[in-house]
Amino acid sequence: MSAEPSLRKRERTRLELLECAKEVLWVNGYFGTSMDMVVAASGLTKGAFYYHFPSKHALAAAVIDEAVAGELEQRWLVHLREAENPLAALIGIFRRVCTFTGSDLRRGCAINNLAQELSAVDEDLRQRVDALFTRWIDAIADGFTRSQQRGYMKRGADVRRVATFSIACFEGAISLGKSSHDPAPVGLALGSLIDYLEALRTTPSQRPARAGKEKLS
Amino acid sequence: MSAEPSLRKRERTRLELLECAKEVLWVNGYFGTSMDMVVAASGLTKGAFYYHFPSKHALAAAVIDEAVAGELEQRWLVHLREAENPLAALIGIFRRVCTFTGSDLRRGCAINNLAQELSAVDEDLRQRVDALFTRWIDAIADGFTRSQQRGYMKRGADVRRVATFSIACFEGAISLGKSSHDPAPVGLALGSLIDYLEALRTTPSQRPARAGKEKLS
Amino acid sequence: MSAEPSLRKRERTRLELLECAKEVLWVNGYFGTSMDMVVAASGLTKGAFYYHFPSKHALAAAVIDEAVAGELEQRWLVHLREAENPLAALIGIFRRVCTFTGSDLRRGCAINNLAQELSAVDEDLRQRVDALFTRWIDAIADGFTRSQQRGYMKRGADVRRVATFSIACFEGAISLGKSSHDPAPVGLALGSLIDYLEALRTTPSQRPARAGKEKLS
Amino acid sequence: MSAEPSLRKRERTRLELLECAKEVLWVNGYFGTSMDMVVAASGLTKGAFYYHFPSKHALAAAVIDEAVAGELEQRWLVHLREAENPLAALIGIFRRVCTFTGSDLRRGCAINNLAQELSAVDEDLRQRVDALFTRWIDAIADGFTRSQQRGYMKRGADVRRVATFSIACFEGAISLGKSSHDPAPVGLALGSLIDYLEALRTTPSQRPARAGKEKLS
DNA sequence: ACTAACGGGACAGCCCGTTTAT
DNA sequence: ATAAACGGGCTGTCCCGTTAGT
Repeated sequence: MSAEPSLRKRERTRLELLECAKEVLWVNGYFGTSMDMVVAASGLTKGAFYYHFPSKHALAAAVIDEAVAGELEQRWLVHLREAENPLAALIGIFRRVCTFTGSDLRRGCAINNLAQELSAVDEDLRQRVDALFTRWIDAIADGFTRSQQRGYMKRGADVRRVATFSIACFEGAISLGKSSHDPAPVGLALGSLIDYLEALRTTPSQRPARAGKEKLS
Repeated sequence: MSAEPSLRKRERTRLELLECAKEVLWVNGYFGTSMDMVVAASGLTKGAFYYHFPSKHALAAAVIDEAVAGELEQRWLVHLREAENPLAALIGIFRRVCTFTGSDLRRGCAINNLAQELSAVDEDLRQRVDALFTRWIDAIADGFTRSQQRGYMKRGADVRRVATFSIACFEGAISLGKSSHDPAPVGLALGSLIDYLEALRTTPSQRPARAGKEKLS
Repeated sequence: MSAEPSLRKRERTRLELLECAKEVLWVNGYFGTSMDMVVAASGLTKGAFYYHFPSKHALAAAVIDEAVAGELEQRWLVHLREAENPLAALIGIFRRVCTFTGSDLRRGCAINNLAQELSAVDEDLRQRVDALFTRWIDAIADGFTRSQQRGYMKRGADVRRVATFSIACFEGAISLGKSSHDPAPVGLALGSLIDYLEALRTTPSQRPARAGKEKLS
Repeated sequence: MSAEPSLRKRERTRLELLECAKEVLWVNGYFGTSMDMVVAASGLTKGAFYYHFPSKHALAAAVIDEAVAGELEQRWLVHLREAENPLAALIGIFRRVCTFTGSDLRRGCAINNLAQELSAVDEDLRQRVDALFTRWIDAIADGFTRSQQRGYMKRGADVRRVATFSIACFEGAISLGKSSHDPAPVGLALGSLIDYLEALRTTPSQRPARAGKEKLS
């Protein structure tokens, strides 16, 4: 019907289900979420659900691999990939997180929530969540490398190490915010992290001339 | 039989139960743990369990307030309190965590596990967990202040900020380790943190002469 | 298959469940009845049961409002409503109860059983049971009024008072029968009640001529 | 210590327990009462309880045979036995019940409560409760006989029949009061019963002269 | 592709009664 | 005689998943 050939109803329902499930799982966790909650949130029925997903486990796997991965892509990876200076882009994202209010923080980070709950309990889901962490850290490390190549970042730093450090601090900061219902610790921890990362940037005078322009600084 | 006549059987059983429950909850989380699991782990029966605790919720509250708080005290707070140079003591603890193997990391941090799972779901338990985070950060900040007063730490740093930053990095690092079943990211993240903290120490020549000697360096 | 396409399977199962539950509750009472007993009696499973009723309380409410009210309607109210002389109809019903054997009496009166057990314990269910008593007494009082208007019953009597008196005696008589497993006290008590009610009837010579004829005398 | 040689502590505790149990059973019924409720009401512990009674069943049996029977004796049988005119005494009791408020009626009649709940479910307890009913009706019938012998009651009436009728009406009236939380139906039903019984009394002129004087009239 | 209805097992908590130790 | 602690089974409810019927 539409230009994009309607994506087939089937796929639309599946994605709808996935999105609802992501929201519910994000807040309540895997064991704290019942299939009835997912089904009720989607407005469909159980039969419809089990037509699209064979089990709760499979749903969680799809949520991780598709919905959560999608958010990771949208909120982090695209910006890192497309930025002239990924280091600056990363700092920009952290700065924006510092402005979150208590209610934004209450749900925490979907990836970390699932990681904490499932890692020791379900090997398959653990690996899927871990793959997201890896992709995330890789994207940051790659971004750092590009920033270095373009002269925006000091050469000395071990990009993988700084990337891991950044994600660790970020996740820990979000954890503290979620636990305290208070943005203050997030600001303190991320503030320190931002200072740390700022110290890795080059001053304009240290940068060689370049054709393109950085987008986020 | 003993001098103190069995030191109240009641208390012994309760503590036994608490310890078992802590272990099971640590690994499986709150919703992933059934009372039957706790009871089986303790070797007692349900009747006995519910004689000591009125509900699963109350058990979790007691585990947080007593068992987990006890571990926090033993593994962190005592060392920070008794050290001549708490900053050095903290670095020492982080260094030791860097030597953990994958299997040590698999359970993650009990405080963070519970915080992640319960914060959005149970307000009472969230507050109890948050109190532990607060106590932890306070103890580190207080330690930093003492290190500064004794000349072991540079004066400029905002102790509360650095303490929050340290816990955030630590928790995030443990999360990555738990999720990846691999000590490598822990080493990377904590290594960076240790570097950061080392930069806050004074060199011997900067320190005024003192009577006592630092214990952990 | 049928004209009305299975008249909603749902309603059929629900009514089946309701009927079974009424039987079990009648004999064993609310607290003496377990959900397993109801489920076993119905031949269904717990999952099926809780699809139709959200709780034991809701089941009891539905049993009172639907199944027990249905029996009341069938055994009493229709006869009172449709009789040319409701006073005579009532006496007829009491006469038939006098012929019950011990085993008929063993279960007692469903309304009274539930009233006795639940009144002091569950306000919601108490009100539902009480509504049945009210409907019952009202129907008898209305019948008496019609009997008076048609000349079958003496004018002096306070219809509401006699109706309440009749139900009280009836319930008490059934209680004695249930407790003693013996129809004798039922015969004695209801016999006296019947005598009392007979004394309220008019003799044919006292009655004005009427078009219709009384159905139950 | 006291004149009555303290009745042995053992017996006192047992009676205390019995009295508490009667109160709790009266309101909550047999299945609605847990041993913990009884124990809590008595202020003792489970161990103490099970020293005096081997089982819940045995407790209920003792409550019926002793505590409830005691109340029956005190509130009814003594008055019937000692009255010059037992018929008048009975009417007096019914008159007093008519003045009860809603809250007095809420618990209903202990004998009837237990009879309704247990008759179909526990043969042993049913027989014990039934024995109370029998004793009660017998006492009234005997009283009627004495009233007749002394000229206070018309000779024609079948005393056993009237006694059964009276108890049935009384129990039914109390049931209605309990179920409705309203004294009105009790007043209506018992009022009719009182009228009925009054009609069985002799007028002074019908009475032969006698030596003694009637106590309750 | 989706709904209504159902199956059966698991879970938290309660309950009756026992044991151990005074 | 009484208290503290415990054993084990049962109850009401929920939950994951399946099936019959469009």
